[in-house]
Amino acid sequence: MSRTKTIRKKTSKTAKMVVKKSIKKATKKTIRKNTRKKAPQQIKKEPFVLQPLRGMKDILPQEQPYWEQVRRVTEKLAREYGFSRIDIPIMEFSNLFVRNIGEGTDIVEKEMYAFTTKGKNKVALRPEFTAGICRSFIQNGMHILAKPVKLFSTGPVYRYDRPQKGRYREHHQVNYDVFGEQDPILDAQIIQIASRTVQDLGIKSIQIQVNSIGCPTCRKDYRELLINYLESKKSKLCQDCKRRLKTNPLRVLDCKEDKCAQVSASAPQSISHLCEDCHTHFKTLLEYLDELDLSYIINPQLVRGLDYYTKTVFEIWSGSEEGKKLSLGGGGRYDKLIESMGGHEMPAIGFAIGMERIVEEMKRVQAKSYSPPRPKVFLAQLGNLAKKKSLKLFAELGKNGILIAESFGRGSLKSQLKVANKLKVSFTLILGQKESLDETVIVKNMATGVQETVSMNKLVSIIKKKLKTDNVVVYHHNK
RNA sequence: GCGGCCAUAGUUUAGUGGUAAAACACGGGUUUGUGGUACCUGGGUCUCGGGUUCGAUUCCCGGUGGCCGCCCCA
Repeated sequence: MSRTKTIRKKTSKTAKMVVKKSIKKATKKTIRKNTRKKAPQQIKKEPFVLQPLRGMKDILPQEQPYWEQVRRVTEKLAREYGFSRIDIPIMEFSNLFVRNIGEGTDIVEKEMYAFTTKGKNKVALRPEFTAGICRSFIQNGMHILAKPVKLFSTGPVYRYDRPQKGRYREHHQVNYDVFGEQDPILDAQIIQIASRTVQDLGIKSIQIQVNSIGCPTCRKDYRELLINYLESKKSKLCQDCKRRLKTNPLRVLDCKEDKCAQVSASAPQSISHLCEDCHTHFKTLLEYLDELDLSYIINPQLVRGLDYYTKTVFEIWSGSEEGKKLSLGGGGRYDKLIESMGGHEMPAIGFAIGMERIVEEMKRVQAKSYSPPRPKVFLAQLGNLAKKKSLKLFAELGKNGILIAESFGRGSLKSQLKVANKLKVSFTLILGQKESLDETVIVKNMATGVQETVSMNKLVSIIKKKLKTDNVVVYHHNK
């Protein structure tokens, strides 16, 4: 739902209303217009709009259980596979992305969230993690670390695109990268973590798509072959693809237009034109995947939108048939990127998962989420003396590991019990004038309604015991 | 970046060229220190700006945002 509200100072609002009333009384149009023209200038004190920037949204407390679950599962798996966390800035010089993701790519061409700073620097919000991580890798001399170097990150990334469901200008990714190993066993392991991550989050039915786009050498040969083929069918391609033919011919294979799909169906496939090395690499990867019992399909059309990939590329799709098809994550090998950025020769492979899409899918399949423990005890206070003492008591119970809720701002016991009921606590502690003076507290069992008065210094141990033994199944007042 | 649909209370929705309604949610209350139900009661000025009009939430134009398709991607 869209929500737009403009906030002005209260006085301004009143001023506007006064103006409006005077308008009503005015009989001559000219007078009205003059009044109106001046009025906005008086009240127009930089109204701000009560809505997030396009394509950005809040992740509210009620959805946090899903996000928390994603954080926990991904973190656990990352540790299990030996990844260390790295956090990098969300902004970099634009050129880092332009040069390394590729000038011809859509991400750079039209989706960069870029601007110029006060210091006249051209910067961009990161559209993905890998470029920044490689920058950091080189800058901090991580090539001397024992290989493989495994790094993972989570955080927001940005694409200046037209938003739709499952597609935001600000979205979050979990990102894994492995440096220093060219053996295809790493490719298999990365695909394994990727699919385990998704499945451990409760999304059981997934499809893994793999392809190999070769190394710069064989890709060059293949590229020529493909261009020749596409040139011969040029008349059957859509406008965009005619353009792509010059800028990024591989992308033609990805086009969803019917006529282009027909052309690319019989186009030469990159996997049949790999050099010896790339061919073996891909074949070995598939063997590892078979060994892992990971079911996959080879999608010769899968090329991905970033220039730095070599050899293996893959994506993970949810298996669901209905609804819009969106990939949950993807990645690939980029053996030449570090070197091309000025680092040492350093093969690498990585992948990213889109958190919003994962959460969306988790909701759809009603996957498990994680909610933090809720308070089981409510502290109600009555009267000034009790109110003063309640703050200390609250902290005292908290220190002893008893999660406690309150609504100190409320005066009446009735309204406080209402809140306690709504929070479904097991016990309510009632601290009134009398109890404050006697150094006691009333402990009320919310399920039975039974109350007992206990002395303040025994309260902690009594509550602890009750929470443990009673193991309360609460029947609260509601129907 | 292109095309289409949409915007009313916290939420989901009615409705009208003469300043708005329901359900649920929320706050307060139905006398003295006790939860539920019931009953009473409060809150929006109709996304923002401009135009047409005696008068616009309603009609027109523009902005902003959402959704859908394309492009592309997570």
